[in-house]
Amino acid sequence: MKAKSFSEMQCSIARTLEHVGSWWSLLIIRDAMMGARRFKHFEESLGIAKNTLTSRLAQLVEGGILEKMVPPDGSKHEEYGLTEKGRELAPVMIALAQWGDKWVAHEKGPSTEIIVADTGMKLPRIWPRKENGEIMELSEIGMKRSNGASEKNWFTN
Amino acid sequence: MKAKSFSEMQCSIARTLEHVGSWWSLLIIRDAMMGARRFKHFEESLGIAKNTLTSRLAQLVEGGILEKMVPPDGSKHEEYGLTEKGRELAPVMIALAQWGDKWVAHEKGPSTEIIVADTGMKLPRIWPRKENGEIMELSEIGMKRSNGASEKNWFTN
DNA sequence: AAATATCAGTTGCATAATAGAACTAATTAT
DNA sequence: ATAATTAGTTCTATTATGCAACTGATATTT
Repeated sequence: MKAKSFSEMQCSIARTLEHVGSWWSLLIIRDAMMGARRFKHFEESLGIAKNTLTSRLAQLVEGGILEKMVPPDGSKHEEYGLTEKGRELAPVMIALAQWGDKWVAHEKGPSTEIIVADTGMKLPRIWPRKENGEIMELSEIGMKRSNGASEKNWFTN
Repeated sequence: MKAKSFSEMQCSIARTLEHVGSWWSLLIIRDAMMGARRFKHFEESLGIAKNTLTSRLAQLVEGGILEKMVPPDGSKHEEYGLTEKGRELAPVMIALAQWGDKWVAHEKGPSTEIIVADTGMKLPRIWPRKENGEIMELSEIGMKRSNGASEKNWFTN
C-alpha cells in the first residue's frame, strides 16, 4: 500500500485518522470501551489475526490511546486500558454507532444499545449544537479557513 | 489483505466502517462537505492515486453516500454530491476534527475551523448529552446488550 | 475549425498491510 | 508435574494502494 501518510496534513480529520491507525484500531478502541482489557479479549471479539493485533495494540500504546497496565487482579499477563486521550474518542464512536443504526441497520437490530446509565434510556443523538445547546441544522454549520480569511459554508450542495 | 469483512458483524460501528470503506473514503466525504464535487478536486486535495480514487468514489456511490449529479453549470463532466445519508456523517467528521484539534494539534493550528455560520463562533464541542440537553460525563454512559439483558457500563476502566 | 490542454479515468507493475497457519516462551490451571 | 492457555513471533499468501504511462472525451486557445 505504500502507506501514504496523512499526519503532515494540516487537516485535523486526516491527522486523527493517521494517529488512530486503521479500522482495526477503532474496533479495538470500541472493545476497550466495552471492557476488553487483554490480548485474547480483543482477539476473540474481533477475529483479528494475531500479528495484526500485536502491531495495532503497539501502535495504540505508542500513540497514547491505550496504555499497558498492571492487572488489578494480580495476574502477570499484561493488560491494556484506555487513556484519557483514548476515552475522548467516545463521541466518534457514538456518532459512528448512531449513523450505523440509522442507515445500515442490522436486521436483528443493534447488538448493543448505548444508554444514559441512570435513566436507562437510549442515548440521544449526538449532533452539533449552538452555544445555547440548541440542535443545529447542518446547513447552519460554516467553516473558516485559517490561511485566506475566506468564509464559506459546509455542505455547499 | 484478504479484506476481512465487517459488514456481517452486528455491531453498528463495524458496519458503519465497512460501509464507508476506508480512510480515504472519510477524507473524500470531508472534501465533499467542504465543496469538492469533481474528480480532480478530490485528486488534488488528497494526493490520492487515480485508480484508488476511482474505486473509492464508485464504492461511495454504490453505498449511497455520494451520488453522481448533472453539473449545475452545464458542464458535461460528471460531478459527485453528498446524499442525505452522506451528509449525516457530519457528526462523525466533527468529532474526528475536534479530537484532532485537542489531542494531535498541528503546530500551525487547524487549517479550517468549523463554526456556527450565523455567529461565526467556533462550533461547541460535540459531546453526548442527556434527554434534557445537558452534557454528560463519559462515566454516565451505559450500554444495554440486546441478547442477554445484561446491563453494564462503558469505560469499565 | 484545428490544435492543444485538461479531465476522468484504465491498465500494468511494485510495495505495504493484513490474513492465516505454525511455532514458542511464559504463565495459569489441573 | 503435566497440560492448557496466553501473548505473542515468524513465515508465506493475498489484497489494497501507490506510481507511471496511456486513452478517449471534453474544454480551451489560436
